[in-house]
Amino acid sequence: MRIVIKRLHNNQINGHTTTIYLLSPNSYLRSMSKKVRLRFAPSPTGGLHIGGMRTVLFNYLFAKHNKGDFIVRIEDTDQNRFVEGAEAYIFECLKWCGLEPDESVVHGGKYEPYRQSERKEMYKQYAEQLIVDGKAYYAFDTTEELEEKRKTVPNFQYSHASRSEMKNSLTLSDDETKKLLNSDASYVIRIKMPENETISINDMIRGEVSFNTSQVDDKVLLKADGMPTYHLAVVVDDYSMQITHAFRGEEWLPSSPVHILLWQYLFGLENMPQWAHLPLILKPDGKGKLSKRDGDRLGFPVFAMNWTDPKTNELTHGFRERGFLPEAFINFLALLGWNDGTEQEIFSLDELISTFSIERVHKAGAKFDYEKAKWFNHEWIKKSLASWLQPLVKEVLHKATVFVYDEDLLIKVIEMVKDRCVLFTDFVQQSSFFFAAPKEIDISSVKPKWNERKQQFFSELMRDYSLLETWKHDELEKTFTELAAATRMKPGEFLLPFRIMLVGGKFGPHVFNIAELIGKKETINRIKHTLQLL
RNA sequence: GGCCGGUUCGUCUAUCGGCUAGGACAUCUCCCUUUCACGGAGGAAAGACGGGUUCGAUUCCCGUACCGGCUACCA
Repeated sequence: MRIVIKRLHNNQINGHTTTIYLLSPNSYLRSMSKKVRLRFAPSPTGGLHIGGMRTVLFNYLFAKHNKGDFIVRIEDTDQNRFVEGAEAYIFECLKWCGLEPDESVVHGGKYEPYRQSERKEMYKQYAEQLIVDGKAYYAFDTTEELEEKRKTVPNFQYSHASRSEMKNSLTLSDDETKKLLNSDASYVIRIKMPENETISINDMIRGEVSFNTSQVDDKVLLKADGMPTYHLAVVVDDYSMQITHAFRGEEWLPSSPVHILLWQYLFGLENMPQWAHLPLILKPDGKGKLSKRDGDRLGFPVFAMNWTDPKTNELTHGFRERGFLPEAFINFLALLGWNDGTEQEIFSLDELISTFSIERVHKAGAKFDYEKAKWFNHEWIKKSLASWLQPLVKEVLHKATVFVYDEDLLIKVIEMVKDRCVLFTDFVQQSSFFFAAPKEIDISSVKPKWNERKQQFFSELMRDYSLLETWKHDELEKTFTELAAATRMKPGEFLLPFRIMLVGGKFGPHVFNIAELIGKKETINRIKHTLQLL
């Protein structure tokens, strides 16, 4: 496959070369004929927040829409930031959301290994190749020296402007360099950024974005510990894993000229994936990108699932434990910055796969809106079949120590209460009383207006109910209203106390429906019990 | 500070030169409902600012403002 790289102009301006490279539209089309492969590349430094999850989602949707592969590669090149359990947590989140990778550390694949720490050797070769080609150099400056520089020189950058006064293979003689390399002095390999060239990236979301290479510093490619930095590792791995489209957060845009240059030097621009820089998810209140601290501060989850930092023991809340359905979570995330152009808002994963297109991703960052997230969850609970919800509700009730002894009853209950449940955890309050008499009864909402006549009404009600042969809600209501009519008080005067007796508080579905489901014996028992408290 | 990106109701967004600027969440009013919801009807609410281009700009171009990102041997 050959891809035309258009050299737009290459002229001498003040002695400097200005070159603009742009992939032509044809090359874009041609690259589409390859098998589409996308990768999500998290670093295992902690929990996965919704920004990361959305990046996963968009990667996954684009890959599946194009019948391609979705790969998860672990970017663990910073050994100082490694966090125990983070990697397993990431895969657990993906599993919960139903976004299973085709290839990864746990799924295997023909491009193994999928952990960068295990590919350490290959990066070094490429870094050294760059030195041979004059595109990179060894730098021997110590961390302390660099810190000192930054302190004394305002806005210090290790770049074309300053590299000649630093300690590196460009300023040292070959002999000195060799001597240092052979000694135990530590060194890094830095890219030698060209001067005053224009590099353009054709972003699938933003269109053409240009950078002047003079503004970009000589990024470290290979660290003193022999590990590559992100910059070298992405390029090498995206090439060796045959990645065709690379989606990542917008925060990577400024370093993209480094990546493009590396592609040009190492593997050829014609093999470079198509880039898409996704907009960021912002704090709901003020400024900046959403961080895990905002969740605690504002009272909503920020991670997909609960995450406890093994070092600090600090818990960050997750959507799963808060009572979100993965379908709703995914749906919400997808619509944060993307829409299909119609007014449809509720999408299943399959629908998202078939309608997703990266061009329709909004350019601007989006503020996180927890109210809207809850609305999606509510919609999903409402539209779901009771039988499908059943195991999940059972689990949530079980956690609240409510024992479900009758599966058929549970189905009926779910059908009756699901419209009132925004979060999954709402099922506890809305349905516990079907399975056990309420532990606490809100007497205070009844007591102030309680009187002899009411006392008598409920005694008579127990008598009438016990005589009923059919135990159906309409029958129960009829008996109730007829008895109430005889008292010459409004039926409503008795309705609230009745509800309190059956459910313990001012919530739940229609009272007579509740009475029907819990049965004659239990209904009478609960009336009797509450009467004793009054 | 420098570089890059962004800017439509409070929030998420539609609009790819013709707009009485549409939808959703939230909010408000009413109906349904003697709890709370669901449901139904309606209301209020937006093109940052200034210049161009054009018969006509929310839409295209430039500038300003504001917001955000990056500026590590972190990703």
